Amino acid sequence: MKTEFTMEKTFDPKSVEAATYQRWEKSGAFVARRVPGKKPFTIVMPPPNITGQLHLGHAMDSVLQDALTRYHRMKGDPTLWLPGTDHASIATELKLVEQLASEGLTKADIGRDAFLERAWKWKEQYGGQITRQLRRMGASCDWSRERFTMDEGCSKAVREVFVRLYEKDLIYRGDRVINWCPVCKTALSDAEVEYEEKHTHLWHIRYPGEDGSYGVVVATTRPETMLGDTGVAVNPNDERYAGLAGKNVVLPLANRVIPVVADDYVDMEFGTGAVKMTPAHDPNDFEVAQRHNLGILKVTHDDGTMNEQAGTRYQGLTGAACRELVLEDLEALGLLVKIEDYDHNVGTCYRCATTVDPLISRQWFVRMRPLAEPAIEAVRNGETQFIPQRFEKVYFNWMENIRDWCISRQLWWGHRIPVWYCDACGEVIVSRDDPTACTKCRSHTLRQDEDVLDTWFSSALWPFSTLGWPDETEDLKYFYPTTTLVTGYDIIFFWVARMIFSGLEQMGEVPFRYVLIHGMVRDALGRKMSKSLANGIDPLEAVDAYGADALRLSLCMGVSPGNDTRYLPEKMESSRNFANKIWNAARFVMMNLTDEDVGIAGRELALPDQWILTRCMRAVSEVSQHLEDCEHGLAAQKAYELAWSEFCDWYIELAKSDLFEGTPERATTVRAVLRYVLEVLLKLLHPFMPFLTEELYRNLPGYADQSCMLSDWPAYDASLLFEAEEARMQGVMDLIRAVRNLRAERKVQAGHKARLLLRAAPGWEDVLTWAEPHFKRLSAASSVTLLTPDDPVSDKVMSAVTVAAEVLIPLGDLIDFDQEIARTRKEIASMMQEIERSQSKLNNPGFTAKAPPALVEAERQKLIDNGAMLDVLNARLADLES
RNA sequence: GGGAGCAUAGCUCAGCUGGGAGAGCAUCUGCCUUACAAGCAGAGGGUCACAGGUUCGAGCCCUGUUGUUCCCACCA
Repeated sequence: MKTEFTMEKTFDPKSVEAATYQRWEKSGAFVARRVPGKKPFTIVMPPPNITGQLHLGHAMDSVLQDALTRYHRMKGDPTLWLPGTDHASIATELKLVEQLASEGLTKADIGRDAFLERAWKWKEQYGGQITRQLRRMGASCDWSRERFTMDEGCSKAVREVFVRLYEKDLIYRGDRVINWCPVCKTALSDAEVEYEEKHTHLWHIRYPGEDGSYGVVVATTRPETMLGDTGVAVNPNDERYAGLAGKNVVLPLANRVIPVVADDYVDMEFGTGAVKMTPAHDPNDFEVAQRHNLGILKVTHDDGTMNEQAGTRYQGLTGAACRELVLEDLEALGLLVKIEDYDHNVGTCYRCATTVDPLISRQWFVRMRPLAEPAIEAVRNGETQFIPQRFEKVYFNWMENIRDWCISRQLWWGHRIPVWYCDACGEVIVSRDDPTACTKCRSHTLRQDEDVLDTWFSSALWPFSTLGWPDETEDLKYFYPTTTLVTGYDIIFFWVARMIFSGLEQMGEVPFRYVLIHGMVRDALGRKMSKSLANGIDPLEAVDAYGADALRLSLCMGVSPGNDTRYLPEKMESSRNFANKIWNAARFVMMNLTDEDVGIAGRELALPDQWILTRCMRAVSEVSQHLEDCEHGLAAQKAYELAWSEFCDWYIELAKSDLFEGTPERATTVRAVLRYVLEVLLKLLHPFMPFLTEELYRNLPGYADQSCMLSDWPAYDASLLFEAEEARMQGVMDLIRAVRNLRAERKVQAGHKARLLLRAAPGWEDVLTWAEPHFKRLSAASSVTLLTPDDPVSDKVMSAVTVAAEVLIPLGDLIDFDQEIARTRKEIASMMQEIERSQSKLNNPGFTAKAPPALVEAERQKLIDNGAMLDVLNARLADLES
C-alpha cells in the first residue's frame, strides 16, 4: 500500500516556512525546561540593536546559534536559547534626534519625558520588527524568556551592579580628559572611538620669550587649541632647551604668559621637541599639567565651537574656522615658522564618524584593573575558551592594557545613573531605589544625575541579568553559566570582555564556557557592507528569493570560525538547489515507500545497503563532532556530502534496479534502507535547514505530523558499520565509473547493440554477480556477460580497473585499434610511474621504520596490485598489437 | 610603533593532531535515463605566494621575504 502523498517537483520554501514556524512556536517546543540533574545547553543571544533592521551579520549570528540550539535540543539536552534586544543608547538616540530634526524639532524642544516616550514607541516598533525577522530565519529561541536591556529586570540588575561596584570603590566620578563627540554631545569610551588616518599638517609655531627672547617653537596638529594652552613642555635631557624650563613664554594671540616645564613625556625626536600643553583638550597634556600644576583652560563648548575663553576674536567659531583664523593671525605676526605635511590618526565617533574632541569633563568611570585581572586569569586557565583560540590574544592584549572605562553618557535614552545629589548638603547618594530624602541632612531637594550609562554597561550583564539576577531565580541557578556565546570579532572588546569581567565579579563564575567568534559577512567583492556603499543585503530579501534554509546553509557551508565570508548569489543558488535535491530525494523515497517499510533490523543487507549505512554512521559521528566543536562549516559539508554524493548519486541509483526489477524481499529491504537513511539525513540536516527537513519529516509515512525538531538526534550505531563491505563497494563504484567511461568514450547509446563483458579479479566474483544488473542499467548495454578467467573471448579487449576487468564491445563497431593501443600505452606509463613511486617509498628505510604500519602495508598492497595490473595491461597491449 | 589573519583550480573558499590536494560556481563534452535540467554522467584545470630549515615524509611545523586585510597604540 503506497502512501497518498503528492509532492511538487520543486521545493517551495514560501509554502512551508511561515506555517512551520507558527506550528513550532505554538507547540511550545522552543520553551526551555529545566531538568534537574541534566546539564543544560544555554546560549544567550547577542541582543540586536533596536535601531533598525537585521543585517546579514545578525543572520550569521542567529544561524550559527540556531544550529547549535537545534542540535542540542535533538540530543536531548535541556536547551535554552534566550533572545532579546538592546536599547542601544547612543545609536537609538541618534535616530530619534534625526527623526525629530525631520519634524523641525530638537531634544530640548520636547524635553526629556516626551523624548523617552518617543524612544519607547520606537522600541515597540523596531523591537517587534527584529523579532519577526528572526522568526523568519527559523530562529528557535525561547520567546517566553525574551528580554530587553531596559526592561524592569535588566534595569534592576544595572542598578544593583552600579551600587555594588560603587560600594567597592570600583566606580568613581572624576574630571578626566575623555573623548567627546561634538555631534552626539556625549562622552565616549575609548572603545567607542575609531581611528582614521588623515592627511594634515604639523604647524610649527613660535612662542616668544617673556623677556623678549626668541622663545620656543612648538609643533602641533591642532593649532586652534593653543588658545587653551597653559604651558610648554620640553624633555629635561634636551640640550637644545637647557635652561629654558622654569622660564616663561608668551602665548601668542591670547597674550598670556605661560611657563615652560620639563617632563619626560616629551619625545625629543618628534617635531621640535617642545610641546604646547593644552590640559583641557588632550589627555597627555592633562597628565603633564597635573604633575606641574599647570592651569586648565577649556576653550570649546560641547558642540565643538569656541567658547568665551578663546577670546572675543575667536569665540563662537567652529573648530575648523577657528583653526584657519588662528593660522592667519599667526602668519601675520610672523610666528608661523614652518608647515610640515603629516599623516596621523584622528579619533572619530563610532556612531556618527565625527572627529572626537578630547575634552576635560566630569564623568563616571569603572576602575578596570581589579576587574581585568580575574578576567584575564579565567581565559588563561581555560574556564572560557575562544574558538578559534587566536582571539584570546586579542582579548589579552586589550585586557592587559585596559584603562578605566568611562560609563556616563550625556544622553537621555538609557539607564539613568542611580546617583542623586543633595543640593542642601552636597551629599552624593548612590542607591538601588529612588531615595526620597538625603541620607545625611534629610533634605528632600535631591537631584538625580542627568546622565545615562553606556549601553554596554547593561549588555555586560546580559548573561545573568536575563536570567533574573539579582534574584536567585531557578533559571539563574540552572542555566548560569551559559554554554556558548556566538558573536563577531568586532565586539570582543565592547561586549565579550566586559561580560567576562562582569560575570566573574557579580556571579563569581565566567558567563560562558565557549566563545565562538565568527567573521563578518562581506559583499561579493569582499567589501564591508555599509550604508554609504549601499551594498548591504537584507537577509529577508535573501529569504524571499532563495528560502530561509538556503540562506542558512550558505552562511554555514565553506565558512570557518573567525574568518570572513562573502555573500555570493551563486552560493545562495547552490544552496537552494541542494534543498531541492533533498526534496526530490525524499520525493523519490516516499513515492516508493509503503507504511510497512519501517525498520532495518533483521533484514538481510546487501553490499550497497551495508555501504550506505556505514557511510551514514560515519556522517552521524562526524557531523555530531563538528557541531560539538562549533565547526558548522565542516558539519554542514559532511551532511551535504552524504546527502548528495553518496545517498542520491549512488544509493538511490543502485536502489532502482532492486526496487523495480529485484525480488520482493530485496525491494522491501531497499525501501527500508532508503527510509532509514533519509530519516537520518533529515535529522543531520535539520540544524542547518530546519524548514525543509521538518516538512519532509512530518510527511514520512507513519509519522503523521511528528516533528523533526523534536526527534532524537541520530545515534551512532556501531552495528551498522561494515568496514570490509565499505571498501568492497568502493571497488564496485570504481568499476561502475570505468564502465560509464567506456560507454562515453565509445559513444555507446541506449538501444545500441552492446554487450558488456566482465571478468572478476580473484576474490571479487560475488561482487560482480551482484553488480550485473546494475551494470546493465548504468552502461546502457543491451546485455551483460560475466566471463570466467579462462574465457577465451576476452583477452584481446580486456581493460583493467582496480578490482576487476571489464569491457564494453559495441557489436558491429570495429574497435579503433590505434586509439586503443595509444590509450593502453598511456595507462601502462602511468602505472609504471605509480609502481616506481611505491618502490622508492618502500625502499626508503625511514619510511618503513617510522611510518604507521598500516600505511606501509597499504603501500605494499598497492605495489602488488599495480604489478598485477601492469601485467594485464602489457598482455592487452601485446594482443592489440598483434 | 606593536599584534593578528590571509596568500591553495579561472572565481569564492574548505582542508581535523604532518602520510601524495578537495567542494561549489565557472569552462568543455555527452545526456530531457520514469526523484530532481534548480538535474545526470564525464573531462580539463593547482610548483598549495617565495626562499630556507626540521622530518623518512610538509599545504600543514620553524625562520626569513614579498603581497594583502584587519586590530591595537596618548608621540604633540
